[in-house]
Parts: sequence; structure tokens; C-alpha cells
Amino acid sequence: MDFMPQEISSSGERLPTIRDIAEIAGVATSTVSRALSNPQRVNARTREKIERIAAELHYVPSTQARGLSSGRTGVIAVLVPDITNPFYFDIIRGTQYQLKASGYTQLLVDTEEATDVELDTLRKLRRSTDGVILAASRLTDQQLSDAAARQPLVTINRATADAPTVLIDTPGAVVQALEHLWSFGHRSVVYAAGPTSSWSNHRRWKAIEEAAAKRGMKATRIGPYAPTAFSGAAAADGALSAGATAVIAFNDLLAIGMLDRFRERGVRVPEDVSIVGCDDIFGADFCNPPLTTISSPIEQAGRVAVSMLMAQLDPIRGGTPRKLAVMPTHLKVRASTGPVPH
Amino acid sequence: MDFMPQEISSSGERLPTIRDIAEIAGVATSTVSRALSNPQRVNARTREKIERIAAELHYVPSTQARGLSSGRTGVIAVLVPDITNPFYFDIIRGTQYQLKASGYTQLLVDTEEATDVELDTLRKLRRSTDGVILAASRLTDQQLSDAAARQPLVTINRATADAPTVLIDTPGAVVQALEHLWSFGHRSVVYAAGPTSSWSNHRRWKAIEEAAAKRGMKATRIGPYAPTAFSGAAAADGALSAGATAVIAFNDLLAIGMLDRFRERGVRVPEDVSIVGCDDIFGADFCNPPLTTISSPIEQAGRVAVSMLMAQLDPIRGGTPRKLAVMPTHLKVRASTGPVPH
DNA sequence: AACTTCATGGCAATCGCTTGCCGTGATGTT
DNA sequence: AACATCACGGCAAGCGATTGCCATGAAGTT
Repeated sequence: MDFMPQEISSSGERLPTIRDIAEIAGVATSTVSRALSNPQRVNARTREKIERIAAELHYVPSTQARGLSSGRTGVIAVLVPDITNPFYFDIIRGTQYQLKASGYTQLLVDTEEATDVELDTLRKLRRSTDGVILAASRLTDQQLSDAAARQPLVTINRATADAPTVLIDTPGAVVQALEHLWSFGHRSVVYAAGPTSSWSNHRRWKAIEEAAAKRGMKATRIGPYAPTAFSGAAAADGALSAGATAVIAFNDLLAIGMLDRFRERGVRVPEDVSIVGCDDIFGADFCNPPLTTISSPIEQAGRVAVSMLMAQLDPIRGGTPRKLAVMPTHLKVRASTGPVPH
Repeated sequence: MDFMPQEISSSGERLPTIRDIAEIAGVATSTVSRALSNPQRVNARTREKIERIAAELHYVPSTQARGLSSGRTGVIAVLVPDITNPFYFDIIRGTQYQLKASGYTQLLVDTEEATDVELDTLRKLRRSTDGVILAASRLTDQQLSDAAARQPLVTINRATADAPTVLIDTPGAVVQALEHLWSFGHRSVVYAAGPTSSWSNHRRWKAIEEAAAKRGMKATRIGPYAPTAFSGAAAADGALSAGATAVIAFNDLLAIGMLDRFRERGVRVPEDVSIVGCDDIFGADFCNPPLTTISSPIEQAGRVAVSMLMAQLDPIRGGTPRKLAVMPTHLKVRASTGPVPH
């Protein structure tokens, strides 16, 4: 950033500091500091006096100065691959909520689905944040464990040995999805895959493959597709040319895009083809037809991630930090799945 | 926040400072500081040397220290009434994008549709941010102008004399919406109102009232309703008991909720009743039926707000700050509107 | 040749707060 | 009555940068 004049436009008079308070109260700044951030350390009468003066002056501590001297910043960064994706909105909502409750501030960063942006961001944030929540990280195991060694970290949907993780057990509900499809007479299923670098994508496919094998169903994979509604068109066409009767999509966004494309091509859902999504994002309930999907407590995952991070930051109050939290999922049956054709 | 040990869990060795760089380079810290943040101020050779060392050390400047001494923080706060609402997601996306491009960091805050939270946040952020973007503020004119006097501020969808504003011209497209309905034979329209404290809500209703009067249509208002899909049920029932043939909803969220309720009650859209939404949020295109709505360049509004704030922060580079930007809107006709019944 | 100008880099104060260390007087213990 | 303990506050040294001011020597001017 370039040079800017010190006094920027509108700022009025100088903001009060602990020094102003100290002067008025006739005490040292250290006493003010303690009264405000370590109350039991000073006499009740003194403290009350200081608090009163602080309130009168509308004193607000400088997070910068506080951070500089204490080493803590009160800021937690939340890194998501794509702020555009409603799935992450729910994560963000959860973290925002819980961070606020814990007295922290949320710094939101979009890593653009790019490993290097993620790495770079992580490095830059080392100084200015107390910890990081990494949703659907695209890092390798090695990069991830390096990062975890350097700063308090919690991952979401990306297991690793070196950092606490919140996992949304979408694979766990895959069995339900296959049973659901089986009961409708489907004997084969096509998986419309997400990004190759996505850990969740691999997990979901493996779960489908495995569960299908057990059930004696045939599982095919098509893709990869970008996890966007826009890519749904390609996925729908791919499913069609694969002769699919039932499709499980990497996520709801993709599934919703497929719905659109199928309608465009005159393919009826669920009469001609059944679709199952993943995540149960905003919109999955009111699209047309409403999407059968693997419902995840996304927002809760965000909240849990924060509490795990808090435990890591303050082991005394937080208790023994958990290394892993698994969020249960279940199949939410709506109208995009039905009997196999014929 | 309570006491925490200085060395928090994982942090490894001490991070390098300009002092480390200065020592290695054999120069004063001031030179390092200049080389890094005011390059033309030092000799090219010295600068290159310093830059090389900084890179080798993986030096990252402390935003805290920088902020403390320079008065700038590099942080812009974005305040939205409800992080849950997809409308604001688009705003956030726009600001995030543009802030990143300008080298700023975005601090996201949910003010919970509450005036006092908004005021309080504004006060607390005065020190720790360089400026604020206030989306759909619930403040009074007086409060707003006070705030604008104390810190650089840009509002979105909330005009005021004292701060630059980005307006989404939804009222401007109301005429189009009414003409559209008129052409379908509708002679009266019901407005399902949003929160009373919302400035946009008033604007939209006034625009409808006025345009309807000009057209010779009857306009009725019902509500207020919370701007959520959940409230759509109440709004739908309200519209029904008002005998509406055409409804304009305060926003798409409400409209989508209404769609749901109408289906539940066996009321067909658009055969029995037509619905027009506002904002064209994520989901408006794929709900059932797809929603006719007043389409707004929401994300762009976020971006423009940022650039107006940048101009305010740095009048030299930014040129004369604009006081007002109006984003054009238009009616997007989809399937939720049709001919009047009978 | 004398003088001005300018590019360059160092010195040191400062931003606002935290915290280790110490002094003082009050309270408790035996 | 002598001594250990403790609550409370002050002192002052940082935290890591930025920046006004000054010194120096080289280049340019007349």
C-alpha cells in the first residue's frame, strides 16, 4: 500500500487510551490495564472507579497494541476454497456464530481452490491471527502437517494426523442412499465426481464403490466436474451418455445444475433418472424437484471446529482437546429419486 | 479473555522481524522498513539486498506493529444485518473480491438486525479498521451521520447525506414489474412488506404505491414480515386472506417461502396467484416455479462500495470520491407470474 | 571554485498496551 | 511480639513497526 496522510478524512478527536484513564483516576497505566483485562488482580474500589471512567470516555482498547504486547490477536481466520459455494456459507455462519460467542473476531479468506493461495495465506496469517480453521483444504498431508506445526489449526472435512479435524460423515450415509436407490429397483449408480484435489471427493467415491460392491450394485464414476451449478450441464450429459438411471452427485450445487440440464433436455426427474445430492445446502429443499440429498449439519460443523480450536488455544479451560469430531449425516428423501424406469 | 500462556501450543521458533533483516543486511531497521514499504525511498542495490534477505527469512510484517505505528490497519469491516440471508452473501462476495484486489482484509460482522449491536460494533471497530461498509443499516439518520463523522464509511441500500452510498435501484424496476402484471390483466397488487426498520422496505413500498397510482392499479400492503423463507408462510396466508391475485414480496427469500406455502395449501402459482420477488438471489432461478424477480447486481454493489471507500481513504489516488452510485435493476421474468385468474 | 540540491541511510521517538519484578502496608500465624 | 504471607499498585522494559529529522557525500549549477 502506498503512502497515505496520517489523518484520514473523517476521524475526529484522538481516541482515549489507558493513559488518559490512568491520569484521571490518578493511578498508573498498568493498573488500568489490569483493571480492564485482569479484574481480580486489582482492588474492587479501584477497579470500579477505572471502569466508570473508561465507560465515560467510551474507551475502546486498541487491539493492535494489545496484540503487539501480549502476542494474542483475538482473531481467527477461516479459510474456504470458494466463498461462492453455499456449502461454505453455512460453515462460515457456524464459525461466525461460535467465534463471536467466544469473543473472537472472524477473518474470512477465499483461497480460490488453489493450493498455493492457501499456503501463502497461511504463512501471512501466522502473525496476525491466533488460529486458523481450514475448510476443505487442498493441501497435501505434508503441507498440512507443516502448517499445523506452526500455528493452531483445525480442519474441516480433511482428516490428518497432525491437526484436530471435524469430519462430516457423508460417506456414512452413502449406504442409506444406496439402499434407498436399491429399494426403488436401481441396480447401478453413477457418481458425478468433484474436484480431484478434494479429499471429500475421494472419500465419497470410495464409500460408494464399497457400499455398492457389498450390495451387488454396479458403481461408475464420471467426471471430474467443478463443484458448481454451471458444471451440472456437463455432468448431466455425462450421466446420460453413461446410461445412468441413478446418479449421486458430488454436491448439491452440481446436482441442482444437473436438474436444470435434464429439464432442458426433456429428461424427467425422477421418472427417467434419479438424482441424489450431498450436503443439503440452501436451495436443496425448494429446487424442482426438491432434491434427495445426504443432509449434513454444516453449520454445526463450523461451530464444533471453533470449539475445538478454542480448546487448543486454551488447554486449561478447554479440557483435553479432541482430535476428531464426526458429524452424523442421514439421507433426506425428497422428490428427485424414484423407481427405476420400465 | 482470560490469561493464556505466552507460548501457545504449536508455534515454533520466533518469527523474523525487520531487526533480524537489518542485522543481516548491516543496515538500520528504518532502512529495512523503507525498503519494504516505501521502495523508491532507498537505493536500488540496498533494496534488492534487503528484499532478498526478507524472502529468505520468509519475513512477514506484523500488521499489529505496522498498524500501531502508522495508524492504518489494512482492515475494512463489512457489517451486514443477517449473515444468513443469501442477499448479503452476494454483497460479501463482492466486497471480499474487491478488497482483496485492493490489498485490504475483510472483517465480517453480523449485526443481527439490531440497531444497538450495529452501533456498538461501529464503536469498537473505530480503532481496529480503516473503514466500514454498512449494508442495509438499521441506524437512524442521526446515528448514521454521527458514525460517518467518526470513521470512513460507505453504506449500501441506505441513503444518507453524510456518507457515500451505493443504491440498488429496485424501486426503479417496480414500474416494470407493475407493467408486467398489468399486461397479464392484474388490476391490483399486494405488497408483502419486510422489516419496518428497513429503509429499502419503505422505498419499495413507496415506489409500488406511486407506480400503482399512476397506472390506476390498487396497491395494498400486508405485513411486516421477517425477511426469511420461514416467514413466507405467514405472508402467503396474509396474501390469500387479502384476496391477492398478484403479490410483490419484499425479497426473494420471502417469495420463496410463499411459493412453498402456496403449494402446501393447493394454491397454484401462477395460475391462481402471481408472485414477484426482489433481488434475484441464489435460488430464485431454480425454485419451483422459477421466480419472476427484480434482478439486482448485488455482487457489483459490494464491489462498488469498496471502490468508493478506497477513494475516500486515499483521495489523491482515488480521485474525487463519488457520493452516490446507483446500480441499475430490471425485471427478470420467469415462471411465477401469469395471467390473472378467470 | 563555491554553493545549492538531492539521494540515501541512520537515530530515536513513538504508537497503546502488557507484564515481570518489586515495594509497601495490612493481615494472619504461632 | 516477631515473622511470614499476601493483596495491591507502580516502574519500566518491551512488542515490531513507522517516520520526522538530521548527517553525509555526490552531483549539479553558476
